[in-house]
Order: sequence, then structure tokens, then C-alpha cells
Amino acid sequence: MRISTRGEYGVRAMLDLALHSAEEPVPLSAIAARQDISEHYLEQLISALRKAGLVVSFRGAQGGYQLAKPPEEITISEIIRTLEGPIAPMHCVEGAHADCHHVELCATRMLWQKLQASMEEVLSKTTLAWLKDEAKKILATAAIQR
Amino acid sequence: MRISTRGEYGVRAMLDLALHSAEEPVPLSAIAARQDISEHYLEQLISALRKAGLVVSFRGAQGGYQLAKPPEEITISEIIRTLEGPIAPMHCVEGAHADCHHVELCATRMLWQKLQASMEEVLSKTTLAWLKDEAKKILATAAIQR
DNA sequence: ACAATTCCGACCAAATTCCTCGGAATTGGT
DNA sequence: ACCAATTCCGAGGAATTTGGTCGGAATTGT
Repeated sequence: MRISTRGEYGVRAMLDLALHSAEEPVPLSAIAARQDISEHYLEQLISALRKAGLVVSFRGAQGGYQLAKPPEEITISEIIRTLEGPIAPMHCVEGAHADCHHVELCATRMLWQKLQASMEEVLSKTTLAWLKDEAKKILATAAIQR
Repeated sequence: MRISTRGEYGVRAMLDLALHSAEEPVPLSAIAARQDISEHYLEQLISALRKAGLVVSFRGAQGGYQLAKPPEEITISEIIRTLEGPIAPMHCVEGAHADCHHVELCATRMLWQKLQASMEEVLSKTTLAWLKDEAKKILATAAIQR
């Protein structure tokens, strides 16, 4: 019942872009260093995010990555879905499956649907912009305390 | 982001008990046959459920399993937790961990906390009794249509 | 030309999942 | 007293997933 490192790193990388790529593209190495993630591994993840249209890339020197849309329009749901697959606690609620063989199984399916809906609710309603704001707040209070 | 077969089978087995073990204990073989689950594998799962105090067992001939409490008092949350471990989408929201090293990481932690809370909400508020009722409803409408 | 960078596909070790197997212990029925 | 039905226990193991690594080709600003 865990989100794997793909989703975890992906969200952190996207937040990193939200915080640092407003002006110029950010090279992978910078994200990897700040977030303490293996560069090669992160490359795989960001490649998927690019193909999903969540980031844009610029090749060559001074190249790097930027968010493809304003952070208000990028939801965590999108990020998780591209990196972890469908947000479904059970295969029977993944897409248009209706292959319930047992009666009891169908009853449990309703349970998994409720669970899925509540997860999707949270993930689709929180955006990168929200995360960015939270991160800035934390940074601000940390600065005061120092 | 999936619940594994441990959780899936566990919930189905518990529902099976809720439906069939009111009078006499139900042998493992009966549950396994009805639910189409490997008997040996199910044995492991139900052993964990017994140790967690969710089912009681009777050894020897005519033995089997029964729910340890009325189905109103057994939540899906309990079942999932005993079979899958803590309901936490991320290790950082599992118990009293506060090991956020990066500022950004702490912001994402709030996200995972929200997600965890919404999952726990659903799983702790739906009981075996609810599942049992749903299963009976489905069974009833299926009987009419036949 | 060169250095910085993305892009791509193959490969691989460790962990986890999903079981299987064999047998010991217990208990009701005859 | 025996037997059949059943739970209980621990070891083992194949398949899948996870979490990477590696090497090099392609692109582009300076």
C-alpha cells in the first residue's frame, strides 16, 4: 500500500522544478543533487514525465527541464499516474473492468471503489502550486527561527 | 499503489466468514474453495488474522474458523493493517517519523499525510457488517433477475 | 571544436510477492 | 483406541517488481 520511489522522487523532482525552473531550464544534475536522487534513475522518471507532457526539455549545453504548464495546472494525480500507473488500489477498479466472478467479490469491489475515489479526490485536488506554497511557507518560518 | 493479494484475499476470507460462520466454524478448505484461493496460502493469511485477534480457530475434526467479534466491530482497516502493514502511502508518514531532510520533502510529507488520512477514513469507517449487507443485496437482486 | 546536456536501450541485483511443501499437533466421531 | 479432519508451523522457492547502473549516441550553446 505504498507509493514507490518512482512516485516519491517524481513529485519531489516536479516540486524542485516548480521552485527553480521559472526563468531558465534546470539540468537534471541540479535536481538530482538538490533532491539527493541518483541521476541515472531520475533520468528514467523525467523521461516518462516528458512523454506525458508534464515537463519540457531543452537539449544541449545550457539545456535542462521546465514545467510544461503553470504549477496551478499540474496535479499530483497526473504525476503519480504517469510514474506509477493507474491510481487503483485493486485491478478490478482499474478502468472498465467488470470481471467479478463471485458475488462477495462484487461487494468488495464497492469498497475498493470508495477507497479509490477518496485517493483520487486528494491527489487530483492538490496541485504543484499548493506544494510550492507549502514549501515556501516552511522555508520562511525556518528563516525566522534561524 | 495497489493492495496486494494478501489484503484482497484477507478481506474476501473475512467476508466469507461473516456470511457463513455464524453457526458453526468454517474450515479453511471451504473458504478457499468458495473464494478460489490457494489453501496453503490462505492458511498463512488467516494465521495472521488469528494472531491479530480478528478470528478464532477450533482445531481438530469439525474445527475451523469464526469471526472473533461481531462484524459490526471489525473494520477493513484492521484487516488490511494486519495483512499489509501500516496504512501509509509513504514511510515518512508511518508512525512517528519526522526525518525530513529537505525543506521540499517536508512539503510533500503534508501531501502524503492528507492522502493517508483519506485512506484511513474510508477503511476504518467501513465494517465487515457493511460488506455483508452489500453482498446480501447483490445476492437478492441476482435472485430476482433469474 | 568542445563541453554540457538530453535521449535511449540494455542490463542487473535485491527485495518483495505469492505462493508450495511436509509434517507435527489437536480433536471429534466410531 | 483409532482414524479422519482439521489447525498450526517453519522452511523453501519461483516469478515479479523495484530501484537502480552503464555506455554511448544525438543535440546545442559558446
